[in-house]
Amino acid sequence: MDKNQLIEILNKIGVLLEIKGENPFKSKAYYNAARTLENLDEDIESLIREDRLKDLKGIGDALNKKIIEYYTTGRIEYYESLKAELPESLLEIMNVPGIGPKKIGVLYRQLGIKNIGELEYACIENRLIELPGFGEKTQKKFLDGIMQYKKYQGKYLYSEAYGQAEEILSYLKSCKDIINIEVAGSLRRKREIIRDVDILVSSSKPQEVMDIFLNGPYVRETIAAGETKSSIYTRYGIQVDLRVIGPEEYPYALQYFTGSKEHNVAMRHRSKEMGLKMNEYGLFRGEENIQVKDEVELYKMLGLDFIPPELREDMGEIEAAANHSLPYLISDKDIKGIFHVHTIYSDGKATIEEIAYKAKELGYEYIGITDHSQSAFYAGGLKEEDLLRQWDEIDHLNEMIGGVKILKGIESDILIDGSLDYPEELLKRFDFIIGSVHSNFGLSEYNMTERIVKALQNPYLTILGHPTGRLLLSREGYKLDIKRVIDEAARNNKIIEINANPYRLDMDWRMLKIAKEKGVRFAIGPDAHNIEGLKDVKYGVGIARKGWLEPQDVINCMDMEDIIKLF
DNA sequence: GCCGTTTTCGGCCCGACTGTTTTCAGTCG
Repeated sequence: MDKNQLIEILNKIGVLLEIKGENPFKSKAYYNAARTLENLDEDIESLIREDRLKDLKGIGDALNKKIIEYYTTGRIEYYESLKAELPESLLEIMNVPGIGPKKIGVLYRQLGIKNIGELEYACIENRLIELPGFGEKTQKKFLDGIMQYKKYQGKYLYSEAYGQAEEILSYLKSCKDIINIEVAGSLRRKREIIRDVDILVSSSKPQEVMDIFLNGPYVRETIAAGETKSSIYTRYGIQVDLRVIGPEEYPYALQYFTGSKEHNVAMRHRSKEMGLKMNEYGLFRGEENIQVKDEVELYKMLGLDFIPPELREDMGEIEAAANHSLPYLISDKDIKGIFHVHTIYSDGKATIEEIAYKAKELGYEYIGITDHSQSAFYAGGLKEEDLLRQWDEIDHLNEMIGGVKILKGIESDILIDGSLDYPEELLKRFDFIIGSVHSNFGLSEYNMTERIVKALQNPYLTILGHPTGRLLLSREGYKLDIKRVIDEAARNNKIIEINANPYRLDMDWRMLKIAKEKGVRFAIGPDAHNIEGLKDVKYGVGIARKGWLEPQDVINCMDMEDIIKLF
């Protein structure tokens, strides 16, 4: 059975119920059940077979029956009947900022609007303003929201949002009325996809700060302007929210605005059980605000170890913090060397020499050069004679440049039959080999999995490169039984790449913890095609942190001697 | 729809901002 599809259906039922105007707690129950399944470590099918589904928090009789129904028939009759009542296309309207389920319900019932296109047309035709609860401004807000959605789908890469945040932060820092300033929200949690930038400021003169923010050179349009919260669209299109609070409220607000929403809900639930109340202004026992000086103390007051922002996704971190079993997360300074760099030999822009000097400047002990292999003709893949030439150059540079060791690697295509791209005599001469899929993306899940499994059984493969092949916001990964790939990597003692290129961030952080528990180790690779690209390693470290990884899980943290031994 | 050492019924996290309202619903995070 397809667990992801089941989760999607449960979420869709939740939204449809909201649009219908049902008891909001009923829809919440569906969202909760979907989340529970999403964070499930165990195999859902065995839970069903052993009739243990009901033991899960948030799944009672009704949802248990519906999940079993999906397991046995592949569909849920309740969902089908909801879809017969309300068109599924209503769900896409939820993506437009500023429009929620209640308004969607009214639009459908009163005007028969079923999708974004019809809504846009109705706005242009001025048909919304007569509806109860609607007006001129609502209609304009919807139209703006639709434009925004159509242009950007409201989603940005972490690296893009990070760049915007940097620009605004450096502009605001000149303001003398600001005491503390920090990026919060999903950006602080280092999510791979960002919907908006949240900035938190403490100041005793909030209005001054707001004025400066709203008049910055980056502002294209103001969405909201209040006393403690304002929102804008930047010229680049991304939404930025600024919250200003008093200095004594800073730790509570920072925790609150960092999220995630789900983490905060769980935190407030915990505080409530302890007889406390939590919000962005404090932690209260009755009327008394319990004073803390930073987030560390705030978590401590709730009986928890400090939870790093990257882990705040309500995926077991609160339980781990309560029983002192949080991981000691990897950080940038643990990285001693990097793998996966392209040069002018294939499709890179920099010479090996330039890369080596840059790596040395960045403080790395070693750098793995991995150009494309011969089948990657579109990327100038290396023929045997090119390899020999490259190896000579590397030998020469290793003698010339001290302090950084250049490793002879290759990013070998994993061919359609699962084999690597050179004969054995050549394969055995590399220091290490990254194997990646670059062709025949359309294979069935079974065939693609077999292809990669075969590569993982190849004694010459060291690292499995960008395991799903996804390109964030533009291309889905190929169909793959990722659990099987993880098992096979563990069995053959193969390393899985965390591709740090901001367009990839592959393997996904949600799978890292699972793979780690199976004993898999990881290599962070910038997949750099120029000098600047070497700095992308930081994005990979962020993803490793989100995946609960510690220095011993990541081979980039080994020193050069140990790396040579490992390879 | 779920849940229970206050509970099997009556709760379910909390607050800011906007717009359409004359005191609040909807949306967002």
